[in-house]
Amino acid sequence: MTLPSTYPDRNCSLARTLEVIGERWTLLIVRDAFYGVRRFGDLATQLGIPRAVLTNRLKLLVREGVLTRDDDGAGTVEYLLTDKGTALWPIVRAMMAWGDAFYSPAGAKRDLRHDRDGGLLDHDGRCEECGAAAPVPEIRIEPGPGYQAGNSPLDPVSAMLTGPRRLLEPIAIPSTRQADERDGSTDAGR
Amino acid sequence: MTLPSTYPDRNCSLARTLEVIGERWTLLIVRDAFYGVRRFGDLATQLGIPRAVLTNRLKLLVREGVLTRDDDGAGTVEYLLTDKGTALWPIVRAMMAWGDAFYSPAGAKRDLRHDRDGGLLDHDGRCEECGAAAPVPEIRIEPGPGYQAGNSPLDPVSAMLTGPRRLLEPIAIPSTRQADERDGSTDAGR
DNA sequence: CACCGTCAGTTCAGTGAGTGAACTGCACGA
DNA sequence: TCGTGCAGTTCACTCACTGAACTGACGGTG
Repeated sequence: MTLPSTYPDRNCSLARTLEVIGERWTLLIVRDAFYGVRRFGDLATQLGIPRAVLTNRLKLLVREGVLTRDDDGAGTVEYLLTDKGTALWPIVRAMMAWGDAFYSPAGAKRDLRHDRDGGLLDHDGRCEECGAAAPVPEIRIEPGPGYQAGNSPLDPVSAMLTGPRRLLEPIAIPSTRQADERDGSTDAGR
Repeated sequence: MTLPSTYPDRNCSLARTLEVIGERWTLLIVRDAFYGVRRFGDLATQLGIPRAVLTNRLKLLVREGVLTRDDDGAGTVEYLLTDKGTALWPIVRAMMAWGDAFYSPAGAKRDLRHDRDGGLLDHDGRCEECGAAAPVPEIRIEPGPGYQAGNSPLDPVSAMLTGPRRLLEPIAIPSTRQADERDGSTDAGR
């Protein structure tokens, strides 16, 4: 673990948090986990991350209890966010909001909405319609005004991730094995 | 910049944010800036970070508009958070909250309070007393129930940072030059 | 049963950044 | 002129990331 192995500061929870999610790629892996990406290969191609690094990061995240590793015995493995991992959402949201505010003049690249009533979420994660703090499984993410359509043809996984969809919902690619069984089962997430 | 130079994802503000604050040490530098640490040497000793790395990180943060570099001509330089840098506070707060929740069983290592009325801040940064979202300069930070007193004698800067104090307030060490003039001047921060 | 594709994960040489300690240069003050 | 405190640089060393190729297990197919 190159970066965050040990931040010596014992009395700073920020440093402790960085030891878990502070390395390069780690937070992007977590983001993709929120987006519903669960498989090793999908993460590798999606992020463009060296597979060796991905292996290390996933091991760390599983060891820290951020992800669980489900091996179905048929050679396919699924990495799922635990409650502890889901609790990282405020961090991810805050970082997306900051990037939107200062590096996306046309507006947010992704809008977050309360799936129940379609209300936009403010910076605290509260629904503008019902006023409640939307729990993660009820959040829908979709392209916002600052989204820039790419001209290159998206691979199936990226295409899935681009359209409006709920967080934690597994991506279902028709042509692969995973579309078969686990579809309606994992609905509202953990 | 080893880590965050380029995350290729053009449509993710999270990736863009990580390019700025995703490298090792960077977020700890920002944290110390919130704590009032402003000088190169203080940051170096406080964080235990190699000076060469600190130089690079500060350059990046200044270039990105997170910090400003004030050279008083007398050889002393002050790095101050800009508005853009202050806007990172929700990220820092969220990460401290997550670390407190999962790695500090005795409770938060640092409590955040609204300096006006002493109300504790909840996870959204709202004051329990007045209900308002406390702006950064009005936040007081102090040791919380999970704080572990060290047995080693604290250096002056660490001692300053441990006690209750308002964010952005400059640290004033009596024995050094900085205590002279800029004391009452930079009160409520930027 | 050999063949093929998919999948997770490993191995390996090359490289680039972090690490730690020592050093430079500047501005005071005595 | 000497000593001190400061910001920042230099340098050799090490280690983790990078990228590509490889391994091994599983399942389907003819």
